[in-house]
Amino acid sequence: MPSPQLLEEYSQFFRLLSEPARLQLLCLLAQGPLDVASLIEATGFSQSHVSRQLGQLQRAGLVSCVREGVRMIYSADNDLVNDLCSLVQNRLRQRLEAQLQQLQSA
Amino acid sequence: MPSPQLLEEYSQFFRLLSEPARLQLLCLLAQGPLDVASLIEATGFSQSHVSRQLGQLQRAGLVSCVREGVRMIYSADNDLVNDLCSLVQNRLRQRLEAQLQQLQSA
DNA sequence: CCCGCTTATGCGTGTAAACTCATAGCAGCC
DNA sequence: GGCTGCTATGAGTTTACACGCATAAGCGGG
Repeated sequence: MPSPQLLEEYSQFFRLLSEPARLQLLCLLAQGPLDVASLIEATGFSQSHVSRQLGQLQRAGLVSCVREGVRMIYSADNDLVNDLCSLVQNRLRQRLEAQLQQLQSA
Repeated sequence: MPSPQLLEEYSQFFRLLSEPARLQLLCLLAQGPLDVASLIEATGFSQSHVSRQLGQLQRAGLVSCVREGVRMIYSADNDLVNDLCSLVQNRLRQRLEAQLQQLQSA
């Protein structure tokens, strides 16, 4: 079993993904770089909120940004999030299939 | 990009792992079935808290339980959590290595 | 049937964090 | 220099949830 400190780090990481807003931002950026204004429009959240979430993601090393004139262009750093989501998706699917079978056999 | 509802489900799932207590319970159970009393002793949390966390994990389909006399034996359902933690671990390692290199090249 | 043991659940509290408003910083343009 | 558009951040509110205490529920033994 992982050490308590490691568990703490893991859970901290998962916490980042536990907020729909942040996860959405990550998924949007996974498709390509975007500036903050575009992310605000795509998500519908307030400007300050989006900026804060991006800050958190950046500190965690999940996104990076570069200035482009007056705009900040954010981009996702790798496809870890996609992999994690795929695993969870499989799990959800398996679970639904199992429920379906139980329903049919009843 | 996943639909908003799907993102909501994903984030809800990650939220389960975002609490060290729950993650610890999952990792303990990943090694083998245990009853609630053992989990209480291993984690140091209150009885009610452990029971509640187990309830959440059970509803999410991550653990299951069977009565054994007066005891409830919980067990982890699969190794999804291990896979997720491995991915995150790799990510953390990569990040630290990158920081190390930056430090050395400076 | 009552009692002890183990687990589940209402209820209250405290804290962490999401979210907003207002304001400050920062780059380009006049 | 001031002005405007884009982003970051301090401050305050509100909501969500972890956590414990007390209590109930379920099972085995007398």
